[in-house]
Amino acid sequence: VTAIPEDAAPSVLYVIGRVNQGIRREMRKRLAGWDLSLPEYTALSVLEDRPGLSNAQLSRRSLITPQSMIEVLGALEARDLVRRDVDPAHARVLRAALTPAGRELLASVKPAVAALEDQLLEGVPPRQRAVVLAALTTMMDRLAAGPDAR
Amino acid sequence: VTAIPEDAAPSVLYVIGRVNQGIRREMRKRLAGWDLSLPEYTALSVLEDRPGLSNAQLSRRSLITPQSMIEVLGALEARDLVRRDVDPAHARVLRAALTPAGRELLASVKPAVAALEDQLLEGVPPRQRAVVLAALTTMMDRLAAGPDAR
DNA sequence: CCAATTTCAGAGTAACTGATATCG
DNA sequence: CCGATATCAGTTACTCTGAAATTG
Repeated sequence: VTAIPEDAAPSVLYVIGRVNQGIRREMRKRLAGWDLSLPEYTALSVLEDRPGLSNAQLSRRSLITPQSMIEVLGALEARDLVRRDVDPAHARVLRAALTPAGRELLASVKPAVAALEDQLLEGVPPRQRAVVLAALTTMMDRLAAGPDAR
Repeated sequence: VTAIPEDAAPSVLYVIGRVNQGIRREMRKRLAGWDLSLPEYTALSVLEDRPGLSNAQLSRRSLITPQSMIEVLGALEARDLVRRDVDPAHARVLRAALTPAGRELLASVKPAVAALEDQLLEGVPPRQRAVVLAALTTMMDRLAAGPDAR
């Protein structure tokens, strides 16, 4: 079949931006009931998987500056959702971890987030989901390595 | 082989957020020389492909409020990068389109953006790129349709 | 002294909610 | 009068740059 001139395919950069915009909106609604901001929720999630990360490590992993991350971490600590202990090997480093309250709150919010993710992935064939995740992870690594050359 | 316990796979929601964060950072650097913000660049790109969109249409497509979009559009109009003409069929609607200056500016910036996209996609097998784009587009549509039910 | 970490302070970007006016 | 559009005004969310102190 000779194709009828289709709409030009939007760039990956563009689509990622739009999807992200939509996700943020939805997440904010879903997190509002628990008085959690999106960056706060994100930090909690990361700390659940990787307890003991320092502010510097967290910020690098999130591709934001340590100054931005410290604010998030500070808010979580103030609410006793996160505890930060001095690294035994380096007194300057504070290693963060969830408190029981943090774990509990995170557990109570997770279903709402999972529901959103399920809703978005509904339209994507299961076999392709792994491909998408792998591709995005590759892009993430490249963005982390690129400018810093750390 | 019995697998050694791997790191838990991060969620798609999470990875999209991180990638987007990195992209925004890079884009801002690359656009700074032309005194363009990321939302401004995005709007110019969309208008190149779809001339004649109104502010309301543009904002829906971008998953942001019309109030947010009007600011972007206003800035572009003030710099004479975008022109807005009254719809002949509806005096309330203003249809936007690039001016020659807007087209020229966009053309001069595009290579820098394309370079970033190429860099990010370098690590993704070409055959998988279409899958990623399709999946993300599906997610975008779902986000647009969901809450509005428009 | 240097590099990395933490953290305060001030800006800045980009989005939001609320409200008003106009058009068909 | 209603629904969609445009748009002004004020506010919030999140990140940034700059600078300073601390530690190994």
